[in-house]
Amino acid sequence: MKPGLEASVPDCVHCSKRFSSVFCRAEVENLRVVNEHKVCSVYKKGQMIFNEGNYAFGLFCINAGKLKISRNGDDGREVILRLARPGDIIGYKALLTNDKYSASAVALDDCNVCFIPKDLFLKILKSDSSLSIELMRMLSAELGKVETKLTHLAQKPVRERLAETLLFIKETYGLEADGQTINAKLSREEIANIVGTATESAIRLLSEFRKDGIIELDGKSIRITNPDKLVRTANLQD
Amino acid sequence: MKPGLEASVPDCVHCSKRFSSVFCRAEVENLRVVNEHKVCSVYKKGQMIFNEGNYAFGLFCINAGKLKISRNGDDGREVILRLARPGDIIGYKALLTNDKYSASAVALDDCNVCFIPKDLFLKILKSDSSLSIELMRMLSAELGKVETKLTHLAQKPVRERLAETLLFIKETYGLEADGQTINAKLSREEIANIVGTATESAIRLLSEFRKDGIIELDGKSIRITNPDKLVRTANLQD
DNA sequence: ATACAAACCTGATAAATATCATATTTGCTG
DNA sequence: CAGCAAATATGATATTTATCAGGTTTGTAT
Repeated sequence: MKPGLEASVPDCVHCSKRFSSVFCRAEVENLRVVNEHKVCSVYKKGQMIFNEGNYAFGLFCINAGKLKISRNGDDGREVILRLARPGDIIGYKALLTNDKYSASAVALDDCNVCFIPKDLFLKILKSDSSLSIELMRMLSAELGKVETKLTHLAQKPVRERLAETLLFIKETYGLEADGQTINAKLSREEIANIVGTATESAIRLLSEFRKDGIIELDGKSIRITNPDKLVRTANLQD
Repeated sequence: MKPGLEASVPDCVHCSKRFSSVFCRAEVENLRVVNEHKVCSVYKKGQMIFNEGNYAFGLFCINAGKLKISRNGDDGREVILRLARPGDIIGYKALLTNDKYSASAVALDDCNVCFIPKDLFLKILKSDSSLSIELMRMLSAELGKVETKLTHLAQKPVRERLAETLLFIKETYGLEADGQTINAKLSREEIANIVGTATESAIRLLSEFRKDGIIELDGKSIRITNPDKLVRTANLQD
């Protein structure tokens, strides 16, 4: 695990992401302690924050940037389990179960990530019931999302899952100033690895979506020109 | 939600599943309070403990029996997300997120299930950090399992997933006295709904496993006659 | 015991998707 | 800006898996 350069970020109490993070209800005194002991780093696009199989020494909290949490399947092919954004914490699972990381975290663009040492975080967690409850809420929500993904992977065709994935990326990272372009640059392979399909299938279906007037493609930029049709294509019931 | 008959079960402090449950480190005083307020019921095979879409009024803790947690996909086909056994709690996700149930729980055989009212459980959870930490650990472990399932569903062929599923059912419910027969009676359709495949495919592959000398089939009984070969067929790396 | 529905099984076929092969384009690096 | 590797694109084909159709068995209620 090669840490990036040190970064200057506002202290935790005044962090712009505080109230949209798992720390939203944590005691202020605890945030002050976290602030004193946290170490923030810059990770360049493509850099690894933590790696599948390594031990967890602490919790990461994203201050800026986008990153993916992914796992390598037995045959070496990647599955992207989660996309994370500022305010999100990552690496909590290995921390809580005391296992090695079961997935890796890689920066999708330049990131500021704060590191909170394991012992400190666990100590605070034990004493701060508001933080605990919030973390449980987050874990439960996360579990719900993965279960929904599992259900769709088991039952829905690739076409619907790709449409759903585009909506998911849009929900996670939002749109650019034009109000149409998804604010994230992912390779076709990465998109395929979220959908759970072959790269060629993802490429082919994106072309179809383009021909159907649902999206426009320009390199890695995806403009959603017909959002309603995209939602209908995703065929979401729940 | 139609509750079953009232059941007589030992009190929580002396419950045989106490130390293999999420309550293993909970304060004894809290267990006493839970015990006073819990309501235990008998559910017959096939009965529903809670139903997708309903509100959660409390937590269920399994005292005896087996049950499945499943979700209905958009087309009505079932996906089995989890198999639960004595000592397990169910319905915690909806309780913590304040959402409706996103899945249903159905008894696979006759069950004793204890009900702990929502407010009581949440109150205890806030005050008992050992219980909180243990619940977070459980949620994290559950999340890890679902992520592994997701990875395999995305990347492994049905044959391998079926073999893995048989091993999973064995791990969950153990073997009968003969040391070979899986101690659970699931329909072929239910097995298929764990694997994430069509019922016919599951049936066909079970027949193949039988021809290959891996298992013997007798109605819903499955005897694992060649465990090593089953493990190899599952092709598990992690 | 008989009747009947549900579950199970098997074969034939169709559909979905992956894989392979091969251009073409893009983005980078010297 | 030339050269090159990586990413993207698309067609052809193979493979996997689902679906459909028709049997057989099993379990259960009368």
